[in-house]
Amino acid sequence: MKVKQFCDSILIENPKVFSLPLCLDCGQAFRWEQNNGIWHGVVKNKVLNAKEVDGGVLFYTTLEDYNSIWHDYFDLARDYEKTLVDFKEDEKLKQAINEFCGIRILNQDPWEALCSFIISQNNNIPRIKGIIKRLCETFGEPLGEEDFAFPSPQTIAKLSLDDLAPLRAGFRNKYILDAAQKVATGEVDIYGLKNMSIETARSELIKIKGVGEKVAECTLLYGCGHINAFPKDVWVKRIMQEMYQDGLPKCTDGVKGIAQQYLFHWRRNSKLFENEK
DNA sequence: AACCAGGCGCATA
DNA sequence: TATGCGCATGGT
Repeated sequence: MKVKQFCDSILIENPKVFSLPLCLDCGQAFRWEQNNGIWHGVVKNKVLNAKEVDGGVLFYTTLEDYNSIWHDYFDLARDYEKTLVDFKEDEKLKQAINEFCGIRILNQDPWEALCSFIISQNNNIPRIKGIIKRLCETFGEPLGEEDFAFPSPQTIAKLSLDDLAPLRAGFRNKYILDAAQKVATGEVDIYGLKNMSIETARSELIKIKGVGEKVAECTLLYGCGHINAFPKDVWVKRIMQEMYQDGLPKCTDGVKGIAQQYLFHWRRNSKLFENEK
């Protein structure tokens, strides 16, 4: 991945597998917004503006922040080109990749991923985004302008159900509180999950009320670097039933999370399935 | 106006 | 182990 530094920005030169809209609006992160081609978002206490230009992807940031945050966040050290070549042995994955090449798995903050996917349960994406936006605006640290950090587990842990009511998250409020409390006390070592086996990390996460198999897998995949985690929501279950009755093909071994994201996005957005809505 | 949404906890068998 | 139901809210 070649990088060029300018006075106010960093250019990722002609990446083969990196699309901002696909990465930032494929249902893995909920806080990015696009205006006039500029993608705007907040990660850890840093704001980023980025856009696609002739010659690559431009990040308006310093080399220092690129190296310490954005390179990792966008998973730029991983060779997706090679993985996708392997995936194309499978006819269905090949179609998904041909239509939506450019998705990468984001390395989000584990607490934000946990909290976001607790909110996601039995919910739809537009409403998930709204709840998370209100959560950040109400309880997150202001970062100037219109930006807010994602509120820390310590901050949420001090709140009551009544405090959370304005989020309009419904029955999920009690789950958000339980998660914040278990993380804040250290009962669940959220920042340690990255270095645990995926099995151990799963068993840690499901100690939290409102965290079952699906939310745990999402947290592991999007927040803990466990690239083989495989969340099965209604769309992925649909695909598995329709196309993979005998399980995923061997070419996805070790990186099932990437396969999951391509299949999920394909099944939801491809014209091939539009008659099924 | 129903049906559904990136599910989960709980009761029951 | 395996179903089935209720849950808060609002998008489509």
